[in-house]
Amino acid sequence: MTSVEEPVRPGGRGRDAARTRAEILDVATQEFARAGFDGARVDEIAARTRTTKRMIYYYFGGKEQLFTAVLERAYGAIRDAERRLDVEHLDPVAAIRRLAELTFDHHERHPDLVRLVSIENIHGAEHIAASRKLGRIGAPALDVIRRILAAGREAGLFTADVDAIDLHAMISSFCFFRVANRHTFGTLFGRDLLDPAQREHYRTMLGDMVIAYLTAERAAG
Amino acid sequence: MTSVEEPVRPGGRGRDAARTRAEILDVATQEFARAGFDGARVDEIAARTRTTKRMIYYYFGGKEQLFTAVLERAYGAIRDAERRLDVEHLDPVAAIRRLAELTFDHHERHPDLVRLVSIENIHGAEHIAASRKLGRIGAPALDVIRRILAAGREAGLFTADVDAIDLHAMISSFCFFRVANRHTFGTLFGRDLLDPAQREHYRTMLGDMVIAYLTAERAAG
DNA sequence: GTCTATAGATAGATAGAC
DNA sequence: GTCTATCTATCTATAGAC
Repeated sequence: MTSVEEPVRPGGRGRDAARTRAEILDVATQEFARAGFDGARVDEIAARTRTTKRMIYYYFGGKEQLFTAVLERAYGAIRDAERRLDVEHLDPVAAIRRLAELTFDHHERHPDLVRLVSIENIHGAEHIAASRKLGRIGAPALDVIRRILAAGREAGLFTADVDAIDLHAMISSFCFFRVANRHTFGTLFGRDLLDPAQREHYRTMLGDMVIAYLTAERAAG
Repeated sequence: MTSVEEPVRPGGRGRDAARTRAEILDVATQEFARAGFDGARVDEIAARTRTTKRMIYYYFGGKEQLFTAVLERAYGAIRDAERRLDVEHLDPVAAIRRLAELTFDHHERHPDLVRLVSIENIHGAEHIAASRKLGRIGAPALDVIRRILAAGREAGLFTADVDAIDLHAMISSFCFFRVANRHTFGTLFGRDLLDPAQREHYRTMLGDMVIAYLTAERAAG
């Protein structure tokens, strides 16, 4: 049934490169997100897989390359989500709100990605810069935003002077901060930004904020 | 002129506890902000001061306590800035915009604080939680925001359903993200959020966003 | 308060057999 | 591809003289 050279055994054990690689990436994602790049321990990652530390070096080359691979996979997930976004049938206002909600939901569901990105920024984005895969893909969301903004301006709905990248930054800011700064904000101000009871409140706040900004009346320049 | 026990020699050298402490804090702030908590080296911090590693342990007890002291001082600076804010003479709209600009400016001028806060969040805000000094001071800005929001609602200018803490989160999100995620955002999207030529653009964008949100017409609930 | 020297633990990375 | 054992470097922290 399966080739002898690269046996595919989804549920089995033993030699299966893809499976071993994926397992290492799963555990490494958790460990890097938990403790940061320098705080993470290769020994600890190996101990939590069915394989050994030697295999991490065999497959990835080293700790830096492992972190890069972790980042590549985490960024890939949000890009996939953006690609699945279907807003062509909505009016511009509803489409922007839908996009904001998608971004909001993805950040909430993937706190590991948020932590990894924080860690990568502490290190000057050097791993992203070194990754061919991450270098020139961009974000599918940007194309979507561009089309919505153009439609909204043509319809006379949007007045704001922003392009797609700036609007993406605005939306991401709120979504990112809520997850990334949860601990300091909660400790200092006594408010848990991730309290499930407040989820709809913040989700609505984000949409209201973005729409209000885009549609506000402005003094003629 | 000065007591023999605790000599105060602002420009001199030698035994001066306050001065040595301050110098260690200066260098430690840079080193922690540069490399993260686990990436920072006590040896490196000591090497860049006029004192020795032994004195860091003598004054602060250890690496963790040193980081806590660094955080305490960095947070103290932004609180001082908030305390100096004088907006009582402004109308609510102008006052909120002024507050947003102050927050914007402080984040831009103190990227070290932003990095330290990112690092502290990776570590679950455990140092803030362990600090008595940071535990129960809160942010002076919150009182200011509360008063402005009340005045704005009374004047019929503000319609949004937010309290001071949520508005503070909204303003901080944008200011924090711009600095904290500068590297990943710049690398992925080719746009430097801290480009001096775009500074006024983003400063205006933040104010417009917050004011639009607060003053937007809303459907009656 | 300040220095030198070093303890004690542990990290990332690799050798080499199978 | 997988394992055990280990190298080499380095880190936080402290001992002890002055």
